[in-house]
Amino acid sequence: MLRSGLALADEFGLASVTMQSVATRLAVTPMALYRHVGGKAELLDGLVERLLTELPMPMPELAWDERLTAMAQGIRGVARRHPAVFPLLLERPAATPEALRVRGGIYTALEEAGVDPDEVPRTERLISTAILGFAVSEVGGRFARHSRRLLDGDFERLLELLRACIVAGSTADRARA
Amino acid sequence: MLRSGLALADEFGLASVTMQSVATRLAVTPMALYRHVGGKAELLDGLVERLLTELPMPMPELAWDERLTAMAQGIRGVARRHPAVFPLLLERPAATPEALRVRGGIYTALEEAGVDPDEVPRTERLISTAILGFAVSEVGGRFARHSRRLLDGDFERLLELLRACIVAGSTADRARA
DNA sequence: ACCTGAACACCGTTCAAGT
DNA sequence: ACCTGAACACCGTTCAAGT
Repeated sequence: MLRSGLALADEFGLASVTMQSVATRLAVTPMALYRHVGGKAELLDGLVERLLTELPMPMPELAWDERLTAMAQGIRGVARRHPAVFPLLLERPAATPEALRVRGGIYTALEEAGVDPDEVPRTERLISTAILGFAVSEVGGRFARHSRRLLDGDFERLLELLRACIVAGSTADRARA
Repeated sequence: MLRSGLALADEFGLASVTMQSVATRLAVTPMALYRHVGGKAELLDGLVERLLTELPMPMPELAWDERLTAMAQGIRGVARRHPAVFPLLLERPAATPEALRVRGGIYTALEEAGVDPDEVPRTERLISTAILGFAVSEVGGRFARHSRRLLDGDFERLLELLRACIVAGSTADRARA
C-alpha cells in the first residue's frame, strides 16, 4: 500500500495520492484501505517514514566527515527521487523510528569529530535543518529557476560551512586555540 | 479575499482554506471568487506573497549584521504568526515581487559586509535557506517536542554561524589573512 | 478583478453487511 | 493489517444565465 502511494506521488504529485487512487492501484475499494491504515493522515506518515528507510548508513570505516557528507548526499538523493513527499519531512516531529536511526548516525559522527557532548544534539539540529532546508528548497520549487550545476555548487558550499562549524565546536580544536 | 483566506489558515489550518469557506466568510458564493482569482492555486500564491509583505525592511542606519539579524527575526516572527501558510514559501520560486524586495535587502547588507560581489547571490541563498529551513521546521512540527527556550538557543546559534560565514567571505577578512 | 444556480467529477470517511 | 455497497458531507471548477 505504501509502495503504491509512493509510486503515485512520485509520478503524479502529492495531490494525486488519494484513498481512491491508491485503492484503484491495488484493485480494491477505498474502504478496504481502512483495514490497513487509520486514515489518509496515517498513510502520509507512512510515506514519509518510507523515505527515510531509503537513506543508507554509510560504512563505519569512513572518517566522520566522509560519513556526514555521504549522509547529506544520500538525503539529497532521496529528495530528488521523491520530490512530492520529501517536503513533508519538515511537517512532523523527527521522533519516528527511522528519524531516530538517522539522528543516531549523525550523533556518532559528531562525537567522533570531538564535538562537546553537551553540544551534540544542538549541532545535529543545526546540520539537519540546513541540509533539509536545502533539499526541500531544491525539490519544492524555490530554486526552480537555477541550474543543477549552480545548485551542486551551493550544496558543496553548504557542506563546507557545516564541516567548519563542527570543527570549530570540537574539543580538539578548542585545545589548539 | 486574501485577508479572509489568511485568517482561515491562521485559525483553522491550511486544509480549511477552501473556495467555499473563503466565499462563505465573504458572504458570497464560491463561484464569485473566480472573478478575482484564477483558481485555488492562485489564491495560495497570493497568501504566500502576503506573508512576505509583513516582513519590514530594517532601518538603513543599522549596521549590516544588525539588519540581517533583524530580518531573520522578522522572518521567524512571520512564520510564528502564520504557521500554516509559511511552509509553502519553500514550494514556489523565490521570484515574486516581494521575494525580490527581501532578497534585495539581503544583497545590500552582504555587499556592505564586504562579501565578494561574485559570491553575494550564493551567500544569500545559503542564508535564506538556513533561516527558512529553521523557521519551517519550527512551525511545521519537526521540532514540536522541543521547548521555545531551546529553539531560541538554536536560532541564536544559527545566526552566529551565518555571521561567521559572511565575515569569512568578506574581502576585508581575506586581506587580513 | 460582477454575482448566482445547477451541475460535474471528485474527495475522506462511516456504517451495516457480507466472506 | 478482511472486503464491499450505499451513503454522507464535502471538494474545485465549468457553464449558462442574470445584474
